[in-house]
Amino acid sequence: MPELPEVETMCRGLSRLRGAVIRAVVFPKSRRLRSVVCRPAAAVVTRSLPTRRLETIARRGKRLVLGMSAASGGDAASKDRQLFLVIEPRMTGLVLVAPPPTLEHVRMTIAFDSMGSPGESMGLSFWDRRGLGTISLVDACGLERVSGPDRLGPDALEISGAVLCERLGRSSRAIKVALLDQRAIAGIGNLYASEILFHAGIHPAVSCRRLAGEQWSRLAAATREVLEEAVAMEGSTLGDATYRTAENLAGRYQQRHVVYARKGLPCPRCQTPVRRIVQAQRSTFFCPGCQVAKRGRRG
DNA sequence: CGTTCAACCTGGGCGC
DNA sequence: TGCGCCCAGGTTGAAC
Repeated sequence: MPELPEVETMCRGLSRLRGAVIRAVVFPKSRRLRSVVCRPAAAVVTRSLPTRRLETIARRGKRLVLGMSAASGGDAASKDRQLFLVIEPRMTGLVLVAPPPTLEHVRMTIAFDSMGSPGESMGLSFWDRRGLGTISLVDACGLERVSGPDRLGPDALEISGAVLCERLGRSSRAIKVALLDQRAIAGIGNLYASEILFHAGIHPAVSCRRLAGEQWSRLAAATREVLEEAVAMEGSTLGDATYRTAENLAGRYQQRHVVYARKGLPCPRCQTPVRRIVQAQRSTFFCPGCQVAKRGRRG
């Protein structure tokens, strides 16, 4: 379930590839290949990327964006244009420099010319058990269209209380549901939404409209603190999830989880059993003792 | 404006 | 032991 911390960790794990030149791109032949949503067709990616240099490795929300140099020759349509490979891991996608967990679910591999160290082969693979992940190849205009400010709000790592309030404060939606809206704020998913609301002491079902100014500040602070800590611990690898770092290591932030997937277990702060509710068809976990519904403007 | 549901997928866990 | 069902949740898009 890669959310902001997991994708940020993948992003950092690819840094050794910066500056490398692409030798080949392969989409392994498989009946399952078509489940990779790839715009344009895989053949175009295979043809357009070799000889380009990987110049930038960045994250936008939960997406990884690999910036490729303009081609010196080759395909006329893409010549002299920078291209961006946008990878959305969604539920089970992994971006790896280490060998993938199985060959079966490898959706794409990129081989790079080795830089300086001839013994070492350099490669990147996109592995995705469930095949919900997507790969797109776009130019700078396309990148703004698919991942620009119209599609993704400001990054959750840099959110302020004022911006949160401005973007969500007039909504009647439950705050937990609103936090998952990538057009409002980019990067928060189902797992971190529950954890963030716990740390902010806000009940997940409270309407955005009922949150007071000081609560938006606390929410923004909790968002930054939880996500920064999760990035520092390389994301969350739960028992039922497949997330791994680019080096195929488990994350460690699950050790800090207070409420997520902990229904019935005592809150470490007040010992009240954690509750699970369903909002917008997704599980929400919270502590009924620490996260009080009746607060805000009319306390 | 909002919610609800289906679709895309695999595999772990559970009840029978 | 094994079959069928539910569930996990990121995103899109349609229906209401």
